[in-house]
Order: sequence, then structure tokens, then C-alpha cells
Amino acid sequence: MFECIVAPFSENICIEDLNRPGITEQMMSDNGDSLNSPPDIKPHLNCGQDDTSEDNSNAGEYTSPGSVKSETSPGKGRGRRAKDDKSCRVCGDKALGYNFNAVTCESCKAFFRRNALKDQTTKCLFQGNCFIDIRTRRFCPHCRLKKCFDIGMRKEMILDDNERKMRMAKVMHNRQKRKESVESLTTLIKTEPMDQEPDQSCQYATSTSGHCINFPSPEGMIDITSTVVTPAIDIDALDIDKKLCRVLSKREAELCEHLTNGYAATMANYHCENLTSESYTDSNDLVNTSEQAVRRLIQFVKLMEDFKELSQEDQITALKSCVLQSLMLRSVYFFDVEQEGWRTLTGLIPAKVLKDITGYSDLYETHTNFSREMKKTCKEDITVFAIIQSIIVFNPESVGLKNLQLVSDIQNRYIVLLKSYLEYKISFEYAQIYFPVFLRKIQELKKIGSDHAKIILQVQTSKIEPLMLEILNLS
DNA sequence: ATAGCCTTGATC
DNA sequence: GATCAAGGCTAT
Repeated sequence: MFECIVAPFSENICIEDLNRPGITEQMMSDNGDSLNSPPDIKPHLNCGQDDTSEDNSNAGEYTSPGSVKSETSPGKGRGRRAKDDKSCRVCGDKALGYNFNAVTCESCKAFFRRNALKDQTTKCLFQGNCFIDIRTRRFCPHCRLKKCFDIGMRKEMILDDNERKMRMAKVMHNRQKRKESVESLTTLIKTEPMDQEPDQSCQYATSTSGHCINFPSPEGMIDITSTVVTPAIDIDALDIDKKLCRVLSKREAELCEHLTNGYAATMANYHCENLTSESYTDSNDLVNTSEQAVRRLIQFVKLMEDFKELSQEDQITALKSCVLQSLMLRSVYFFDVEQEGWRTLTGLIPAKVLKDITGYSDLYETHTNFSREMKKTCKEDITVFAIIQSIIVFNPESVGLKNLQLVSDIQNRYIVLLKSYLEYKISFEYAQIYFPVFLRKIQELKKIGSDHAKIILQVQTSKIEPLMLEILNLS
């Protein structure tokens, strides 16, 4: 349609215009049709109706210079009109492209827009053939406008009142939608109440004296760029009782407790949701069934004082950027190592649904391996989950963060907290060995989280819940 | 009124 | 995501 348009030129065109390369090219390639049937198209204003597409396909179809309709060289540009000469055909000023059907500068474009629809009241003070160039263009509006028409500018392409209103309405509508989109997540962050009391039956590390954490052997420390997941070993192999352990400071202990309680609360009863294998038929389901988890993630971050330190904009950026990793982390908590699936109240969702519904067997393998090893490593120590969750929320690599330094500082505090917690939990000696391994696990989580982005590519946005659309940047 | 810059929806 | 071509905004 419009991309095939060649600029028709007026019969009044002057000799010097004909000498310009662009014009010659047009004449050479133009078969005359465009002159006989000047198009009547207003691009970009479909107004959502099926309008005149047929008419346009004939009358409005110009051919691109040097090409015949669809025979434009494939993959090369868009077959648009030639505009090799980047100078305004009215005044010779620098032009960026076509305006109202002719290559013109910004000022002639604006001039034409302002004047073309007016009744020609201004008269030329001379003979009506003033020379128009970049210096003289302001002197005689009459001749300037005349030249605009002469070189083929078309007043039909200026939107009329009604069309302008419709265009503005569309812009406002989109603005509103964008605003609402930001607002809904913002509102959620600001106001979403806890829909559940913390589940006191939940067991977590700080309330137990046992060693809940499994740590990978040093041999397990591998290159995280590979898809192999760091294996875990049994914590019982560590002789912690004879080792020196850290005593957490009051502040550290309180923070751990706060995080643990908060994370536990947002995990509680999660498996109550009646999800079964049948809940999943495609990637859309996979995404939509994660909505509750996302809401709980939001609940968790809202509990963190550090999160409140971020600007609203950075809060949203941070949330959006950690959402896949967070979902992964949460799924690890519910992963059943023996049965290779996720526990729910109504049974078990086998991990292979990932393969079945996405078609990605590699994704399934990596996910399962990671979940197994991570679960064997962390077991159900919610404190570890909570600290890791905090570390991934405050990720300074999140694209678009405004206050990167703040996020980085906060993340560092949680990394230090993880180290302290490990020193408290498994002794200084073992922590020194295994803390880096834990950081590797977090790196793996990041990588696997981003690998899962390919599931997102499969979804049909029309079938995805609004919150998920928004947080996954699909809206 | 002019003209330069910006925002935007459509298109590829 | 880049490009195009509309209109809007605003200092001059």
C-alpha cells in the first residue's frame, strides 16, 4: 500500500526540478499510472475500520522507483519511495523524508500543514513566481505554498478535524492504557493486602536446631556457563559440631527472622491451589498459573524495608526483572526430589509437563536438574530461600534501574547476610568453602531463569492474565 | 507565524 | 527494533 507509493509530481514542475536525480529516477520508473490515478490515501489513519483497502490497493498503489510493485528486492528496505536527495524540494533545506507526499524539510512540512487547508488569502506582492530557497522562503507565503503544491505536496494528506480528533483519541487511549499498566503493578505494590496469615506450621531453619542445609562438595564447583548443575552433597557429612560458628548480631538475627517469616507466609498454603497435571495444556497455562506466585512474590518484597527504599519506578523494574528467577526459586521449594515433580495438596505435578507443553526437552532437563540439586542443597530452609530471594530482587544488572548504586548496595548487604547466616549455620570453616558455591547457585538460577524466557515467547498474549502480561512486559 | 524538536501509531 | 510520516509543542 503506502510503502509502494511514488511521489507523483505536478505538471507545473520546472526544468531545474527535472534535473534533480530524484525526479529523473521517478520519471524513468513511473509508468504513468500514478499520474493518471493519484492516490487518495491518508496513511496511519485506518480508524480501525475495514474502509477502503480495496480501493487503495488499486488507485492508491504507486510503485517504488526502480521497482515494480511487489518485485522490490526482498529484504532490502521496505520498498519505499526514493528520497536519495535529502534536500527539501521546496526550499532546498535539509530534508529527512517525505511529508505530505514530497521530500521536504521540517519547516516546509509545518508551513504546508498550517496553510494548505486555508483559503488562499495571501497574495504575491510580485509576479507570483518568487524564487523560494532556504533564505527567501519566509518572504512570500503565497509562492511558497504554490511551490509546495507544484512539487506534489497533497493537502488531502493533512488530517481533518475529525481525523485529528480520532488520532488524538487513540493516543490518549494508549497513554491511559500505559498509565494503567504501570499503575496496576504500582497499586499492587502499594496496596495488595496479605491474603493469608503466616502459616505457623511451616518449618523453617531458625526454629529448628537441625542442620537443614546440604552443601555441594568443592568438586561440585563448576563453570556456571555450562548447563550442568552443581551437584549437592549431604549435610550430614559435615562435622559441624566441633567447628566454630558465628553468633548472629541482634540486627542480623532480626533481619533473618523477618525475612524468614515473610517468605514463609507467602509460601504457606501455596500448594493448596488445586493444580494438577490437567491444569496445563499449553504455555499460556504455565504462565497464568504462576499469577498467584507472582502476587505472593509482591507480598514478600513489600515486607522488606529495603524494597521501600527504592523509587516506585525501580521497584517495578526490579520486580519485573527478577520474576522468572523468583518463580524458579519458589518452584524449587515445592520440588519433590524423589518423585521429580512439584508437590500440591491434590497430588504431584510431574516435572515433565514442562517438556510436554513447551516442547523444550532441554528446558525440562535443566530445570529438573537444577531443582533437584538446589532442593537437596537448601532442603526446606526458608531462611536460605528468603535470603536468596532477596539477593535476586536487588539485582543491579536489572536493565533500566535508575538508582543502580542503591540496588547494588542492598544486594551486597544480603550477600553478606547469606555469608553470616552460613557461618552461623555450618561454621566459619565450612562457610568459607561453601559460600562461593552458593553464589554460583544464584548465578545458575539467573541463567536458568532467563532460559525460561523462551516459554514466554510461546504464549498468546490474548490468553494471558493482565498482571502476568504486565510483569512479563508482554502488554 | 515560523521552525526545530518531540511523540506517536503504523508498517516492515 | 528500526523506520516512516503524521501531529503536537514551544522558543523565537
